[in-house]
Amino acid sequence: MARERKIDMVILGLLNHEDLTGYDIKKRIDGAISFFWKGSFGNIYPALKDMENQGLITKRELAVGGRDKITYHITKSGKAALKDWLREEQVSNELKYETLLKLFFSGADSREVSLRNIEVFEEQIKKDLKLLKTYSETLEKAPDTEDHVYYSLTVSFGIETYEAYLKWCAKAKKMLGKRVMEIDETES
Amino acid sequence: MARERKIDMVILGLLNHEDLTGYDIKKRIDGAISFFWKGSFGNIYPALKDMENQGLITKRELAVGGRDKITYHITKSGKAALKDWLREEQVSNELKYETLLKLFFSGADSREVSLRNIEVFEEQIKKDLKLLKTYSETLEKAPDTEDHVYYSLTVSFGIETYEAYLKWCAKAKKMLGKRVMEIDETES
DNA sequence: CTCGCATATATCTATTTGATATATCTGTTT
DNA sequence: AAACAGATATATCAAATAGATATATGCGAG
Repeated sequence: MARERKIDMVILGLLNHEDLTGYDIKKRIDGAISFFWKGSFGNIYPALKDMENQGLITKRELAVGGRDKITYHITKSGKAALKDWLREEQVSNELKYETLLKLFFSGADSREVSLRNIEVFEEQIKKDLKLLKTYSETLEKAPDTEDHVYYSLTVSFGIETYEAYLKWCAKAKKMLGKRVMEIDETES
Repeated sequence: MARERKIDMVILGLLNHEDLTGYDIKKRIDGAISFFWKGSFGNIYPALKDMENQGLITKRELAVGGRDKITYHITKSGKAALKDWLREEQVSNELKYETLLKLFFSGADSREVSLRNIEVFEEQIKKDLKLLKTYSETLEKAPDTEDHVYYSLTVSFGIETYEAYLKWCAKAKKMLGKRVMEIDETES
C-alpha cells in the first residue's frame, strides 16, 4: 500500500460536515458509505492521532456526564487536503468479490455447489438492494440540497449495479441449471 | 484481517489446473482474475512457503538452463482444502471505489470537479469493458468445455456491471451538468 | 555486444482488517 | 433497587494485503 492513507480522506470528508468522535466516524462509515468503502477502529484511531499531529484536525476533549469523549474538528489545512484529494485524477476502484473467485475455480467441484454459491450471492444482493431502495425513498421526500445530489448519485449507483447483478444471477443460474438438467437426462 | 488467508485459495485454484511458479501465479492473477481479485508478490511468496509446510502443495526445484525456478504442485490435501472453501457459504464481497467516495464528499468542491471525476471513471470503465469484450470474443471461438462455462460467467458478470456503470455515468453527468447550466443562466 | 525488457525469487514498510480488551452509560426486566 | 443486556467510547494487537524495491538471470533487437 504505502503512500496515501485513504482513511484520512474519509475522516476529513465526514468532519467537513460536523465534528465527530472516532466512534461516530465508525458509525457513519458503517452506514451508506459501507457500500463502497470500509473502515475499522484499527485504522480510524491511529489516523486521528496522526492527522492531529499534522494539523489537519483538532481535538476537543469533552467530559459529558463524567464520560470521556474526544471530538475532532477539521482545520483549514484539513479542508485544503480534502480538496486536493478531490482534484487528484488518479483513483483506485477495486472489486473484491469472493463469489466470483469461487465461480472462476468452480471446475473443481459440482454444478450444485456453483449454483448454491450464486444463490447465496443473489440473496445478499436482494437484501442490500432493498436497503438501498429505502435510502432512495427517504431521499425523495427530503429537500433537494446540494449534498443530497451527491448522496443520491451514490445510492443510484448502488441500485443500478445491484439490479445488473440480479440480471446476471438469473442468467447464470439458467446456464448452470440447464446443464444440470441435460446431465440428468443423459443419466436417466 | 486474520483467520483465513484468501490468497491461499487463489493459489490452490490456479494450481488445481497446472503446476506454476510464484511468478506464473502473479501473472495469472494480473490477467482476467484482476477484475475481481488482486494478489502481490508480497503475499504470494510467503503463502507458498506456508502452504508447503502445511502440506497443501509440494515444491519442485528445476534448473532450466541454469536458472532457478521453483514450481509448485497441488496435493490431495490441497484439493480437499479448495473444495472445502468452495462449499463454505460465508463469503466476503466488497466494492472499494474511490470514485464513489469522492462523489459522496463532493459537496466540498465545485460541480466541475465532480464531473471530471465521473469522466475519469467513465474512461477507465470504457477501456476495461473493451478488454472484457475481447475476452468474450475469444471465448466464443473456443471449445465449449466445463471450465469455459465458469470463465465465461465471470466475464459476462464484468460486462453486465460495466455496462450498468456506463449507464449510470451518463445519468450522473446529465444530473450534474444540468445544474451547471442552470447556475450559468442565473449568473448571466 | 549491449541495452532494455521479461523472467524469477524475495523482502520490506505501510496500511488495512478483524478481533479483542476495557470501561462507562442507558434502558429494561425482575 | 439490583441485575443485565446492549450501546457508547477509546484503544491496541496480530494477521493479511498492497505496493515498492532489491537482486539476478535470460533473451531478443539493433
